[in-house]
Amino acid sequence: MTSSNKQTQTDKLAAEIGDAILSGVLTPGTRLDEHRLAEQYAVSRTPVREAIRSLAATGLVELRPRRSAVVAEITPAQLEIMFVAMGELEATCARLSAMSMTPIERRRLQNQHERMGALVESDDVAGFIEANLTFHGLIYAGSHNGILADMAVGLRRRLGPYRRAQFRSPGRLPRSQAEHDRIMQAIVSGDAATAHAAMLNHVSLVEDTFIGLTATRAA
Amino acid sequence: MTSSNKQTQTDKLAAEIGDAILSGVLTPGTRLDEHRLAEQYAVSRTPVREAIRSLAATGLVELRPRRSAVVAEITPAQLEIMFVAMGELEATCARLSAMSMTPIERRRLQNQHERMGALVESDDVAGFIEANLTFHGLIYAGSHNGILADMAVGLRRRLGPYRRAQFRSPGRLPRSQAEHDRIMQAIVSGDAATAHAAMLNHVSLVEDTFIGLTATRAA
DNA sequence: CCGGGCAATATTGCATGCAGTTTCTATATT
DNA sequence: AATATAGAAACTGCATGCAATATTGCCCGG
Repeated sequence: MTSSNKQTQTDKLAAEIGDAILSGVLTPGTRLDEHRLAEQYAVSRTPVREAIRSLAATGLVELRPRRSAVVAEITPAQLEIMFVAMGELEATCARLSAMSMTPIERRRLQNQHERMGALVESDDVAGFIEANLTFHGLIYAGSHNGILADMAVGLRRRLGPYRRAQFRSPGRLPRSQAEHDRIMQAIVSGDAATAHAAMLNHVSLVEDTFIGLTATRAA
Repeated sequence: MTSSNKQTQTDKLAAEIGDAILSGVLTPGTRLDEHRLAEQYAVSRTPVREAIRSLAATGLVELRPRRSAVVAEITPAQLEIMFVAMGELEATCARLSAMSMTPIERRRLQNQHERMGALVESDDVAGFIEANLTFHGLIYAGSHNGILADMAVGLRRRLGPYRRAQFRSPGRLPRSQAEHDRIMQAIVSGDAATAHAAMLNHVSLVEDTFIGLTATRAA
């Protein structure tokens, strides 16, 4: 009883096509030909159509009646807006976390932060990146608000391809760790306003990195 | 060339079924039988299926593989979370508005607020409710962030059925107007932190009204 | 009288086919 | 040579049909 057999073809297709878009296999502007996709995944057009419609709801593809669906284009302006939105959502989650995390959750966040300190010492970039996801994930969860957390997770996922290089610049790891320290301290001590401000500051700096990235890509 | 003919059946169905859910015609827990819906709207099952999948992505219906889709249940806990999320989004939009509204937008917000003052004087509840939507809409738009604005609009739409009675309690109109005044002043003067706090306070009070409402419904 | 198992029914998931529209191409005209 | 136009090919939107799975009702045993 494989787990992949439990969900429908449509769901599997939506996941696969979505991953293909997020991983860059399907680039923005690419037409999603139903026939071609059906043939490619060895199914009929029906589940392909339904999968495309699901993806359209998430904003990954654009649906134009009577014309082919296309992979959604992201303009630099749109990217900017998405980064701002994500920053605000992260900050909001940090604020709520400061107010409503349980003692266990606060402890867990603190532990995670300390663990990341060791990764900074050993300059383990890959390990830090993964631990960083966990750190931010703990804050999403700590908000105790699934809706805001889902929004943040969705945006982070969507922005993933544009954030790849963010920890490669020298000195970024210790700086991130210092910013995390402020955030973590504020959350653990229940200081909502500081948690909000510190997180906003943190993600704004990340955003700066992204702007450099897009400039590179646009050149 | 009727405008209704331009969009596909699927889109029309998604809109109609969505409205049916939001307006309470289809109550939470109702099974969405594809045959029945197809017959009811005089189309085949295919567009119905696609419409349901669209609605599932918006959270209006819950999709369970191999079982009927059902209108999503909203538990009181879920409602609470949605109201909190919406409050945070509103407050964030107010914050961003204070930072990035154009002079014209600030002026427009001020005008709208003053217009609402007259409605309070004449105790025009219906007029105030509509103007209130515009007021908040101006703040969404003023954030200059379509993503956050869309999230806020979507949540407001979703919560609509649970907010109906909020302005009926005596003295609510003048109180709302006073709260709006603080928000408007902060935004116009560019005081982001105060705008955030004032909006959060404002919507929290609205939430209080909602809690009374659910208590009534639950009894 | 009540609960479990089995058959009948109903319903979903997917494939396929057809009609209408869009898009591409090639030809003709300026 | 460039553009407009007509025809053809391709693609989407929708309907229908079939197989697989869930649900319901019924019968039997305890």
